[in-house]
Amino acid sequence: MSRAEPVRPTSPPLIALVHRANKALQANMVAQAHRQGHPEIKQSHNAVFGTLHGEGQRAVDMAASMGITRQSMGEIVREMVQLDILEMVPDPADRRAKLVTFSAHGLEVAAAGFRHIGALERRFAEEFGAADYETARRVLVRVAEMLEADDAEPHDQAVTPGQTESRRSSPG
Amino acid sequence: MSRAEPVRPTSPPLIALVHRANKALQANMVAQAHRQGHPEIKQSHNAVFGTLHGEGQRAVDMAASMGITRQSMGEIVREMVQLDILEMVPDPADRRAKLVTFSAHGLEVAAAGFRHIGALERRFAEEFGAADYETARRVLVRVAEMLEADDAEPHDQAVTPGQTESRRSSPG
DNA sequence: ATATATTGAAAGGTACCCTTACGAATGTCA
DNA sequence: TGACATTCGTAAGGGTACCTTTCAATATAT
Repeated sequence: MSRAEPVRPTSPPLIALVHRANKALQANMVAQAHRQGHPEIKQSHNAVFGTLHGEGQRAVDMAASMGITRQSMGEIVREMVQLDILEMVPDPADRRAKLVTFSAHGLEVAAAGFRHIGALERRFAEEFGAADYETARRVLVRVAEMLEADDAEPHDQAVTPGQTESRRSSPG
Repeated sequence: MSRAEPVRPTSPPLIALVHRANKALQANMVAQAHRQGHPEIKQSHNAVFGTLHGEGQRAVDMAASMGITRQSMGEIVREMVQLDILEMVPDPADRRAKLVTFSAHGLEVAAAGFRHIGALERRFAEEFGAADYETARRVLVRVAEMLEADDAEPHDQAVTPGQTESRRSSPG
């Protein structure tokens, strides 16, 4: 009876589903950009497309909004400047800072990307029904929020009463 | 009218939600293993925990089932053998192959991980209701399937009629 | 004025996964 | 039975997407 199989969940765990969907979505976005005549687009560029808008932002703010370091965002931005997707101009209000904006070409790339995203979202809403699709979106957001909160204060989360999973915080 | 802002989706695109949830889930799994006394566990080990079961499997099959190359899976397996989580024995039926199994210690690590996953899944089902949680899971699976199919035959997917997104396949 | 904080940038490291290549064992078919 | 291609694990090297550490320039607080 030693060497018994660990209790494996019967259905694939959420992490597997999310991981696979994430991989597929990332690959799809990059592939679409390539097909539309922008073969220089990489996955990391999504960190910019996902946050840049309006009259120009500083790399440090873009980084914060995407949850990566400002150094990483800075590197991505510099690469995209080389590719004529972004432009950087000195911030008149702060001579340390530079404002990042789309170039004319970058605007086209972004517009194509957003059009693709819009089409995808419509396809999904059609496939699942608007209500179910919205439910899935809500679950994803909430799951991330819950786990990020766990991370911030790592007590004994994910434990329902009666289920023993590493009792640590009993007697203080 | 040039330099107009590209049409940005009003709500965060699905890819952003999935990406964030994936990041949070991966981090949570690794952090939990560390908290439970297994600080050697890395994110990449999930590729093994996600597929290994029963009397032993070959690395090539594990790789296929997780969607990575056999070389990558082989490297992960070898590392986990060093860590006394896995064992490799020659396959009696095929002398090229080796069968991967959990070691005694690895069984404990896996069991703890599965317990954590079980607790997580229960927590989610409770938070969202079983029906909504199941809906979300179904959407994730189907999204991955749809996009993987697109990838396999990259015509003009994700385009609803009337929406222009790179017409390519009109008149041959 | 001077200490401290913030910005972009440079340099180097790490994690994860890939491609290419190869030897050993196997299947296949003339 | 003997070529031949295929499949197994493995080795070696590369690429991508981040990270940490550090720095100079600039800004802000005291």
